[in-house]
Amino acid sequence: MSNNLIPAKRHKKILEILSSEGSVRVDDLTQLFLVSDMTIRRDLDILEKKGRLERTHGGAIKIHYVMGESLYSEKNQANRSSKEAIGRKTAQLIEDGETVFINGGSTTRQVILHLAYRKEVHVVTNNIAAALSLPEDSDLDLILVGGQFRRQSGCTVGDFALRVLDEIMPTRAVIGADGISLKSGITSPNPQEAALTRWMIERTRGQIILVADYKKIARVTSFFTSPLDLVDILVTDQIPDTNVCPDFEEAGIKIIPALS
Amino acid sequence: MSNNLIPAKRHKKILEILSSEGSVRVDDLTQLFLVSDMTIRRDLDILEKKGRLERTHGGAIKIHYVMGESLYSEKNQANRSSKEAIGRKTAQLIEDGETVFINGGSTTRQVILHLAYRKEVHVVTNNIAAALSLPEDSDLDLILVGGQFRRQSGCTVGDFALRVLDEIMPTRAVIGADGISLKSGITSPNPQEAALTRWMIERTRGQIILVADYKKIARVTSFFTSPLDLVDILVTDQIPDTNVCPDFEEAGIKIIPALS
DNA sequence: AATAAAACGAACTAATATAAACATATGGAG
DNA sequence: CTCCATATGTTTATATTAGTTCGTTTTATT
Repeated sequence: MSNNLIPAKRHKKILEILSSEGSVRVDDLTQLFLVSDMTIRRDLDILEKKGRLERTHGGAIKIHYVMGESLYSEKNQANRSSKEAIGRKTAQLIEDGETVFINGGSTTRQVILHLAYRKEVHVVTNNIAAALSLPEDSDLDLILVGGQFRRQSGCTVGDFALRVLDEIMPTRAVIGADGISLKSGITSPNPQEAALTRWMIERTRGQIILVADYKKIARVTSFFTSPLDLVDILVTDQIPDTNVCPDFEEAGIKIIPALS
Repeated sequence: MSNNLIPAKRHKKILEILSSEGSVRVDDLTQLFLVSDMTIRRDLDILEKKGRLERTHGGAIKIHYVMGESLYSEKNQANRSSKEAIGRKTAQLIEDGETVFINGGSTTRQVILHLAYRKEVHVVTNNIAAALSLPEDSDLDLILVGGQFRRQSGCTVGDFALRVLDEIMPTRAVIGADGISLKSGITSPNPQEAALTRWMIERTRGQIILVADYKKIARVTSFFTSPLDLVDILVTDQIPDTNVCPDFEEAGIKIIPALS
């Protein structure tokens, strides 16, 4: 057995194959590893006992275990591709060496996800959910803003959060909004999140980049966050109505479409 | 010592191979370094104690930490239920109205999970991974400590983190440790996490509750965190060796078994 | 439903890895 | 120089792992 793998490595490989293929067959594995079928069966039994897979006749299948993230991920299902596109586009706007404020929300989370492998970018955010969804090998320097945790939105809010922000001078801010309107400005469904977002916007010397899908435009939610004239760029998926676009540009906001 | 490499150098090389290959075999290493198999085994055991790899039959595999828990772990299944029991027991010790510091790690995460439905408990923690694994309808008031996010352990560290802690006066602290020893005190595999844990311990007026499964006892990892005499209670799964127990109690530490 | 082929699990054996105890060498510190 | 701690090698009993055989169960096919 000197030319073979140690059991642990074999187990690891089996799990890798399983995670990409969805299932494995005993037969295939005996040929891959050049070991007997009993060895593979024993391997699969061990992994099943650990809850890493589910044994079937002839092989095993991937186990689908849902984390306690269901609420957040359900919410994320909607508009996922729009948000993904907005996230990608916005991430491209950020240059190496920048320090950016990013607030909570599922759209900004996509921005953070697309910054995962940028070594020279510093992100300061209260978007806790985004932190945990980064890939393991992410290079991003991520500074989390502390504070009271709101499970509903996956971000922190409150006094403690604000304090840290005073000491950071970001080059830009990426702000996700729940409602955007020329008259009412940026609005949020939660007063505390509104307060933190406002704080971020006020402390940013550089550009304010607003990210929102078209459904958020011309919409007003409960809590005022900031007037629109502080915003420089709006990254969105599709330009909604004919006449909204010139209105925004009159207000000094450059609209960048993410789908093109 | 007629051989070329000093142990430290060998250890470094082993870790290099491990990080590129994902696993190492005792056999290969004996041939590479021209030392006996026992030497290699001892090397691997040392590195395992430091948390740099996981020992397996025939060699060792790389630890791949995801949110404080090793993903491909060969041994951890047993520990899961231990941690769960420790978490449950510790949560029972916390009374309504308390404000507790809790540090990072998968054991303390279990404590937080068991506090999920306690309306009158305030938890201040850098354990980001725990925040998102709370159930949606959790009643717990959870204040997250900001700072630089460490993906490997799922917690925050650094200067920003420390600042917030100064303003909170907790009634108790629940501290997870990676190594506990009468001589060396509490030790951690990461210097920054050690610093934050120390800060928490020093700022706590009330009891310090240490949580750790028996494997952590009489074990020393790389970075000193705190002496043991600040600790009041140790919650663990099983009392390890015959004579450790009286030693701890002489040191003024009450041992509470979680499995009973 | 009957049957053949494949997959399975238990039991046994052989090979290999491991831990513990003991022995030896090396290089300072006193 | 001796003594001590560290590092390594050796021996041996034990534990783990892998291959084989064989009777049984499951699956697929007619």
